[in-house]
Amino acid sequence: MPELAAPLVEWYRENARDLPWRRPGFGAWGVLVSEFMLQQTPVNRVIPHLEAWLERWPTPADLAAAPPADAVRQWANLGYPRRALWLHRAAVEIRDRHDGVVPRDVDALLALTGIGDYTARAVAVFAYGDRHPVVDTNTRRVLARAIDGRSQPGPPSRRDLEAMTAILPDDVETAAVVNAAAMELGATVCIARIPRCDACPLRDRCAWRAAGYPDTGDERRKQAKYEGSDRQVRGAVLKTLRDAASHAVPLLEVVPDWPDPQQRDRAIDSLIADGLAEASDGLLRLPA
DNA sequence: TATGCGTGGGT
DNA sequence: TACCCAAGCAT
Repeated sequence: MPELAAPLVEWYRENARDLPWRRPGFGAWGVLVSEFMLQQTPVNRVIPHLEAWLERWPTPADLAAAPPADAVRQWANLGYPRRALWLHRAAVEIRDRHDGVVPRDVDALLALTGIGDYTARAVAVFAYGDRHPVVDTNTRRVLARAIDGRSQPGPPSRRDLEAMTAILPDDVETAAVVNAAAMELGATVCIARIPRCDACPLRDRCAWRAAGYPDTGDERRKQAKYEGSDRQVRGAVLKTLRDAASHAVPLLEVVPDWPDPQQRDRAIDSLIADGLAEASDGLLRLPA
């Protein structure tokens, strides 16, 4: 296997974006919040919301003391609002189980609501500087191309962690940079649609490039159509609740003109089941 | 392992 | 215009 770490590190030193969570002393809580927001939401949309969030809730205990409704409202239009609920639960867990301090141990992080393989290691590495493989969708694409000679990565797998571990240097600080560099390269150069191989530090050792850019197919599942979907109704219902000045909306006034009333009612039920809404006395509201 | 889960910008 | 895509997670 070609040596990938050295060119990645050199490239990252020159080309890393200046992002808020990379500032020295940003703090583990800030990193954790940023990672929650970055789960499936682009960087540029996250930044303003992250800053507002941390200004309002500078510590896990501050968020834990607020009602979940405030978290869901502050989440605004970032998407996947369950993440707001999960982040709030994680804050409560951090307060109750870790004395209000974001844990450093990967297994302790994994035990928090809303934190999986990626986020746990991202916090341990980027907030605390420990040595673990951090693998996100960008890294998986970079490794799939550079090492496996494929155009796109397959579905996420635990093998991804092993593949990243294989290129991680022993030095702790350099290992963190390699993790960040692989993600950054995938986010800005080795992008999904039209990669900018002329700007890639791995171009001379990339298996995919060497093989002539074969289209190996895309094993990832396609996103379901959004128009007319349950997700779209859920989003409309939740937006109504977020925007309600009175913090409660008569059920009859919740997305009243949706073309499929039964679908809308199912969506309301599912939001209640998820803990994102509460119903009483014919009113719907965010969770207190 | 496969599926459901928001929202908006890019092409 | 219709896709495609985005630092995943829980079930």
